[in-house]
Amino acid sequence: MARPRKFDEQQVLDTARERFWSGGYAATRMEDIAEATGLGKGSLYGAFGGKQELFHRVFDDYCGSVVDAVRRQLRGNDADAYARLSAHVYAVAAATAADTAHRGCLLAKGAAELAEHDETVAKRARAAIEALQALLEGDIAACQRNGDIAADADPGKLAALVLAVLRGIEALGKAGASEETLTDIAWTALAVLPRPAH
Amino acid sequence: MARPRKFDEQQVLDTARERFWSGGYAATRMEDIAEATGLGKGSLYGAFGGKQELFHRVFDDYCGSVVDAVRRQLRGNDADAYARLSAHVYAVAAATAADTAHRGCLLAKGAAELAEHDETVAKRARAAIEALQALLEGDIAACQRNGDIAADADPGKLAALVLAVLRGIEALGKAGASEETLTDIAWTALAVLPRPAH
DNA sequence: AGCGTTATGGACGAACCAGTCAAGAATTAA
DNA sequence: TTAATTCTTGACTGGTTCGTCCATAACGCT
Repeated sequence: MARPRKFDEQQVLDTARERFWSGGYAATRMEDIAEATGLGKGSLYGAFGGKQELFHRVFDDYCGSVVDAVRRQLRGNDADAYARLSAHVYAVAAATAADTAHRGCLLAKGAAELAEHDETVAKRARAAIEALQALLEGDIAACQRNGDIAADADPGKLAALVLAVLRGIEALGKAGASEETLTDIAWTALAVLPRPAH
Repeated sequence: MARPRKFDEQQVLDTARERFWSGGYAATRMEDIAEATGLGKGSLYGAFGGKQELFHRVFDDYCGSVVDAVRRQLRGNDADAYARLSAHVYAVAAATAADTAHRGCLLAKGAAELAEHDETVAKRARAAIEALQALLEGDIAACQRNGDIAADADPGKLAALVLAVLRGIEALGKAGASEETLTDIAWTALAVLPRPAH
């Protein structure tokens, strides 16, 4: 009944994510995104409303995909829970070190730039962080059931600590820490987790 | 021999720091700073060159003051080294929780926004991080000499871990974590540091 | 006091950018 | 084929912002 869209919405969101991620919110121009996607500005505004709304979509999308990725990495049976946790911590360190552009994580970058003045971004970031902590807590509890982590430790508190270490690894990576430093942090963090009294 | 300045340079830098800290680099206008300091734009440009140079001055200043503050907090004899470390970690958690505006740390915020595209900022951030790690390492080594931390642990690696936790606390605070969560992280981080075999 | 030098402050210029709009294009229903 | 509807394109607008310029002010030296 009407002219169909020529572009794929998700693809535009992905391209916009790249731009916002590289340049930050304020420094990215709508025209950059229009050029990068091949769309005219009218289509962009017609489909997404405006710069702020587009960023909200991108940010929401990104947070969801990060949480989903971690959920996949940490899902499994109790026997492998510690291996999954360990692999995840090392993976974050490796990914951060591999990010030579030091873009860090859009979740952190977006929150740093906008959370103070944009309640929507702040809420979404908070929700994502809470989801990540819950995932870590679930895996740590599984480690405890399997005897890999001391049963008398509070899994919630350990999860919060691990989450802080992971976010810290990203922050240090953005500040230019070496890959060796980052993997050392990952190794040390895993090493200090309380083991069951053998 | 010539007309003297009517303003105090350091005071202008402090005011500019406030502005950049609240709004970020891109979102802060030179005119904001001019109004906030009472200076005309001509004086501002005459004294500091331009927006980027002004930010570099502010950022350099801020990094220096952060490192100095930590240096003061961690300086002392071996007997109190653990108390100082503990107080420092709790202080960061408390300060982050008290920062209800979620501005976080200008070091992190500036690095997040600009490090990727501004080598000067990236270098300064790296230097500050390294200085912080060295300070922590010195204090942890003192703890070891005093028997508060296991002597066989690598003080450099523990320092890197603590630094990651501290940066992580700030990142989580910016994302909206509660004061309880942050102090829990501080407590847990101190609790998992390896103690000497009694 | 007169002069050279530097600071001041606000008006101005030029570029930039978010968002709008109107004319035309593509599609389906009838 | 025609009408109705939605999409596309890119020029345009209005506001904003960095940085400059210049007439004037304040100071020290001679």
